[in-house]
Amino acid sequence: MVATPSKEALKLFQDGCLALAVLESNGICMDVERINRTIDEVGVQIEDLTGELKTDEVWKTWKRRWGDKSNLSSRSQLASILFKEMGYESKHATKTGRDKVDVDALEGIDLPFVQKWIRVEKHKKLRSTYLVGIRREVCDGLLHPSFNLHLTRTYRGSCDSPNFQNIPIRDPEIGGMIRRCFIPRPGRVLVEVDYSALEFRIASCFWSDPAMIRYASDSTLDIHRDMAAECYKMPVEQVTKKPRFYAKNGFVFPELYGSYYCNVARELWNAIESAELTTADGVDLFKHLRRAGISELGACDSHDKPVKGTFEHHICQVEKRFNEKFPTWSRKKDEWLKLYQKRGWFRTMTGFVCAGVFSRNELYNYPVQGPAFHCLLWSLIQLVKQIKKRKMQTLVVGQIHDSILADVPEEELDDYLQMVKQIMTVDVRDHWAWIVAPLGVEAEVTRTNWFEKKAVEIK
DNA sequence: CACTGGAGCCAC
DNA sequence: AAACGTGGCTCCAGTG
Repeated sequence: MVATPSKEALKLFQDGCLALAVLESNGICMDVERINRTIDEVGVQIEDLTGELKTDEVWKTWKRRWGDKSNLSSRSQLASILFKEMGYESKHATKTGRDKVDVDALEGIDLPFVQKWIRVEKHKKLRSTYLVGIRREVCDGLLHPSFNLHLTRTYRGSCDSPNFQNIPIRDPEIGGMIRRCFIPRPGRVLVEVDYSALEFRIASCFWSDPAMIRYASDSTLDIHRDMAAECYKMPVEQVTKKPRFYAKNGFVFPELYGSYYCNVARELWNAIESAELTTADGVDLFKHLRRAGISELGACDSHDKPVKGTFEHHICQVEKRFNEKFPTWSRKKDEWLKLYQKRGWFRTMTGFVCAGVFSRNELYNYPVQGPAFHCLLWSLIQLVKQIKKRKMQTLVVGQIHDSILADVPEEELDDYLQMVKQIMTVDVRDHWAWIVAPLGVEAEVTRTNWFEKKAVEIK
């Protein structure tokens, strides 16, 4: 017997298609003048930096080696110059055995040429993928990305032409240049409402681990903060934003999705240097760890047992405690795997069937990632429906996995915020009994452009 | 010239 | 034994 998706699952995607079609048709208002201006400005920056690179000694070596075929954008050529001609040591290989030439590999090379090369490449990416790529899709000042529901293995959504779901934000210089081009329509504001910690909360529901649910429910508890404290051996009060960020993305999520101490330890260790992590009192975390008796990373090789006194050994212990902290999760991981191995398929809490060959890690990720998005999609459907019913002028214009972007008339702002919060945190829980953890949202508003959005309270 | 896969980088 | 997931876009390098 072939398992089939539930009626509810099918309906969610049917209604979802219609709601997303409304978003696509509405479109996002763009500052085309600014896009054009920025394309020129970044173009000049790229030319200037390229000119500087071409006066560098390294470029002479490059020309000697590659002659007329010399191409500053070629990573394989750069690799040949650095690792063959200049004798730098290549520490990482790609899966096809070539020398890695990514930011991670290049950051260790202390050459002005290389650091400038990284900067040029970042700007080229910004210009071609985002500025030029987005301008190509703008029609009468509006951008109409395609929001898909038929392409992912997890029953998440995706987006293309352009992909509105990966606009830079982490690097403020790059993010600012592109996000300032997204603007509200005249007399309106852009409103972005996103779920707080949605994936962790949905994970707690899926595994029904009481301790995990407690973390997801009590706003005074913070798993990322607590794990930062453990990983970097500091008191909770000494954990600031940055170490918390790296604990979240370098420990908690990787561990939840099947990574382990070898990789995790390396990641957390490297973050100390690259992000210049400190305690709240400003003590460098290497120094801090040394005081606590840890002065080296360790081999981080799966064949060797971690050596006592190393960071790797410490993280191995933290991992053990993490598993003990969430005993139900630890137990159910195995049961979930066994069930799949027996049947060859599984069903998400939202009624979708995942059938096929899955790795262990995919098995941990899919049942969380899909349903988390389905909370957003269900909310989006209700939102679009209610806006129409109430004859509001608000236009929902975008969706980014756990957030909704809308173009709202100033006079509808308060109503809109109330409505969206009610749907996303209350109504969705009435609809799905499996959501046993509370949900929360955060809202940001801007009257100028998407980069300038500021947090607002929802009363 | 069209097409493909790899590598890399952007987001959640 | 093995080792975090999902996407889209661009460029290069190689193929026919």
